[in-house]
Amino acid sequence: MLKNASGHSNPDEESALFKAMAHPVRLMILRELLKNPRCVTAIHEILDVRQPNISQHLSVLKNAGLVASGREGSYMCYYLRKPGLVKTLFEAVEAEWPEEKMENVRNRFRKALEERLEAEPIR
Amino acid sequence: MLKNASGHSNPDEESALFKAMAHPVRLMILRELLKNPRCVTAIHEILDVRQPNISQHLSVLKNAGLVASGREGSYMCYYLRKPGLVKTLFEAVEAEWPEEKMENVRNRFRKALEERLEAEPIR
DNA sequence: ATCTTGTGTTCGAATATTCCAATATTCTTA
DNA sequence: TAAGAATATTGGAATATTCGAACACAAGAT
Repeated sequence: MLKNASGHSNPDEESALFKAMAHPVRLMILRELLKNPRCVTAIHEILDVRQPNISQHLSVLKNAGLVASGREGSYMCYYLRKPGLVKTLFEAVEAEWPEEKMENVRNRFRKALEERLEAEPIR
Repeated sequence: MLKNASGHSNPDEESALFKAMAHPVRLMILRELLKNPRCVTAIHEILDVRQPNISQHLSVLKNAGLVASGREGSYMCYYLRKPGLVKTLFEAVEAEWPEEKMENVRNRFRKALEERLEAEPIR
């Protein structure tokens, strides 16, 4: 998942996922779905966003593989396909992270730079 | 951090972070910086992307608070401000996540729907 | 079959993003 | 201080995203 055939990370697929999360309304939808599966109208009323717009955002989330839906009576039930992923991403973003300082980076930078200059291929 | 004054999650700030990660080149830059702090030219050569474009993407990452930079001799040293955050996000995205099935969601949906219909305020 | 409610789609305008070419700017070194 | 290397900025074209309005479609109730 999110790796290409050769087992390496895939910037295109991954950026597609982040792009799907790159909108406040979509984040609010995902947060809501983290609590409960919801129908379009419920989301519409909870978020104070027009219904067609909610549908559009849900469509983006669905194309990104973040949500799925199934009809439930007269409602469309939207839910997270991978709640664990979404939960983890939110928690990561909410957490406090230690800040890296320039002083701590300096030596690693110089070393990496030297290595790169030695390795310098043709030029 | 990434919470507003009232301590709640902040969709606008959070989506800004995801937006910064919503581009394959920026993801590649972040992955590179996860290994080592780098100067612009090094990134430029490693990624085969034109230098002004690299600068532009770095600027986006900097505005999002994901990277910082400091001059080191004649080079600009770019590094991750919160390596832990970036690492965690990549790991989350690369991991295998259990898929939620419609059957598992159905009952929760119905219950949530009933609650919502009862709570129905004015209308 | 019609009406109502819930949902999805389409079109177009406004805005934002992305990238390149060209040009600036900033250091370092001669 | 002039040259050169490293990096940043700007302007503009191409493309993508966003959102509302209007409309289309689907299912259940009457």
